[in-house]
Amino acid sequence: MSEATWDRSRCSVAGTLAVVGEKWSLLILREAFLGVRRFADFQRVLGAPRAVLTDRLSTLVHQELLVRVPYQAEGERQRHEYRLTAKGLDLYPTLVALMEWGDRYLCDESPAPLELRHRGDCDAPVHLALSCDAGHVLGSAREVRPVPRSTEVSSA
Amino acid sequence: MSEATWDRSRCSVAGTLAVVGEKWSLLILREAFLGVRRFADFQRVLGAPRAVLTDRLSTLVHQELLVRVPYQAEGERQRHEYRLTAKGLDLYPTLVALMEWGDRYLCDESPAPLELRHRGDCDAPVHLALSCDAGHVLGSAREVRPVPRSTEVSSA
DNA sequence: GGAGCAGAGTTCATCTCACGAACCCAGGAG
DNA sequence: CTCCTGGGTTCGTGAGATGAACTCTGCTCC
Repeated sequence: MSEATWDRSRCSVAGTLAVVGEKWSLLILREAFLGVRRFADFQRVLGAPRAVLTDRLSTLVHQELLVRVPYQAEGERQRHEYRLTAKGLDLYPTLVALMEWGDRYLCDESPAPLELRHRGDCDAPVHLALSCDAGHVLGSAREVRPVPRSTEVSSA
Repeated sequence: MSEATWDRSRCSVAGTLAVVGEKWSLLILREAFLGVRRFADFQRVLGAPRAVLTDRLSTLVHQELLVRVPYQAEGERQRHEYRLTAKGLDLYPTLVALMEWGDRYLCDESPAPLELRHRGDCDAPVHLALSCDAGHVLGSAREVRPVPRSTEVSSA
């Protein structure tokens, strides 16, 4: 098997975890998806230490998952809020995947605390599916064959 | 908006991260999906410190994502290997989600290091999609409406 | 115009966790 | 008997997480 011989250093899973794998990062993004934008709101709903929150937010801004946008509520001084960029929005499937696994294995008979629905007329429940370009929906990881794409040798 | 008022303490994202959110956990699972089973092989391909690896593996076994199975290569003493359970296999979409994001934003023009294909005759590329029960494929997180399901009040 | 307040941080002491290197233990090979 | 190898454990150090306390700024209220 070639599984032992592909280049782990370029692994996208590790790379993505290097960006959002620190404690709190994904939870900050979860709240961002739910509409939270202000520092104090993140702090309140997450309960994370301020220093960590400051650090994570600025990392996420540097990584361009969030943008820091100035705003000014009437009768108040100018402040900043944090909004998701397209790059940040594209992490949504990751969060949904984590959520669905938790819903299945952690909720223990009680209903999932949060449901996702297709916005608009449709309003049907939304879920994540693994499927192939031929249109088959895969039921398990067992149906997947990983193929390393070496940059040098393209041996079978 | 009800976004500020749902019960974060039961959040499935946080719950799942509590199980696999520590450093190395998801990378161990990645290797498990690629077929790695033995301690020494995890150690070699990941380069993680032995102590951490021991700790993560036993956590994953306790969480029942992996099982510790005895085996005995001929002419050797009995050893253990670690195999994915169904609960562990179900984390595959999470890894695929992380991988796809990394492939898109981190690989920077070079092709993704690993490709997934539908095992068997099909062999078509596999990817993850967010879709609703009515059959629509969603293009963005913006098309999703999160609905909190409070355990007490079911107010709109 | 000064006092008080809230949002958004920073600083600090403590504690936990990750790290690499060294050590241990069992059984097979020579 | 000694060496080797797989599968760990132990340990000292250093990085990162934590909650509490402090800061800075521009409000509003008196």
